[in-house]
Amino acid sequence: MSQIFSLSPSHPMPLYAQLTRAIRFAIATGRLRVGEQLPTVRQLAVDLRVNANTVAKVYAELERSGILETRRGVGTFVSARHLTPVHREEHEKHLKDVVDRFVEEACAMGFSVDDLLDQLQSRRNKETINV
Amino acid sequence: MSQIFSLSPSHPMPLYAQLTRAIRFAIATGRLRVGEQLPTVRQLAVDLRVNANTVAKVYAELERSGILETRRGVGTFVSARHLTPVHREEHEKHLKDVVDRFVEEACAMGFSVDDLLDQLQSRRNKETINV
DNA sequence: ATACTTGTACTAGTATCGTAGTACAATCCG
DNA sequence: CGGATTGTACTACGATACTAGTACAAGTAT
Repeated sequence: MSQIFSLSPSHPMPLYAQLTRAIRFAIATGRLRVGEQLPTVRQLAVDLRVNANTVAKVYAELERSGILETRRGVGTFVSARHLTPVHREEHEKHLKDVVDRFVEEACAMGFSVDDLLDQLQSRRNKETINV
Repeated sequence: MSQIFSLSPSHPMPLYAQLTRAIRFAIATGRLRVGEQLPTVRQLAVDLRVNANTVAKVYAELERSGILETRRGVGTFVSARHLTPVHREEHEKHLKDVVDRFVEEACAMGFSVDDLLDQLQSRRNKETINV
């Protein structure tokens, strides 16, 4: 029940962002499965020692992103939408955007796309991400 | 003399960040060469319609990064340090850091390193960055 | 030496962001 | 219907970030 996620208030990354990432990651790695219910806004808020609104904002944002579904009086659940083709398409677009920003930033630092590729390649061998 | 850089005050990216990126990029692409003098703090400030302090902060930061050198009463110049082995090493480390953040972010979105590689590969063919 | 040009330090104001507090609305369950 | 549980809307406070203003210090050149 407890210890689902963990936040670091001292970390420069804002709480809502930490939580968002944690939830996304939990879903991506299968620790939260489709249809599964997340803790209630208030419950998670006390667990994380955070205001309920902060949790609510995260849930709302993730619902807009289509990976959560919330029903008043019932709770918040992992949606199945993130497996549908349309969502896959959006997801691909997000990937493009992220890569865009990444490439731009790296080029501004004087790195070429090849440099990035090299770095990623060497990383690919070490960390095997299990999805 | 003028039209060296251009900033967008309306853009969400803060002015100092835009300028930093622009200078780094100009150096990386060779539009600013080693030893070349940059506009004075005040001159660039009026050109960009920005406070002199904003420019000064950028110059100072870039000096800490070792890619600029400033001499009081004289001006600010492109340093040669960014070609030395030690700086190359730091630069490599920065690349690692950037890639780290990138991979982390992407994984939190449920992408694998391979997805990133694919995207980058397809990009590599389109944009040829000339260094 | 003195005037001028350069970068720098300190301060302050403004906007934005992140979080919390409080009150409200929808749904469920008895 | 009525109480309990859920998510939501609105407001406000605190902190941080960004930029500007002003005064200062270090160097150059005449």
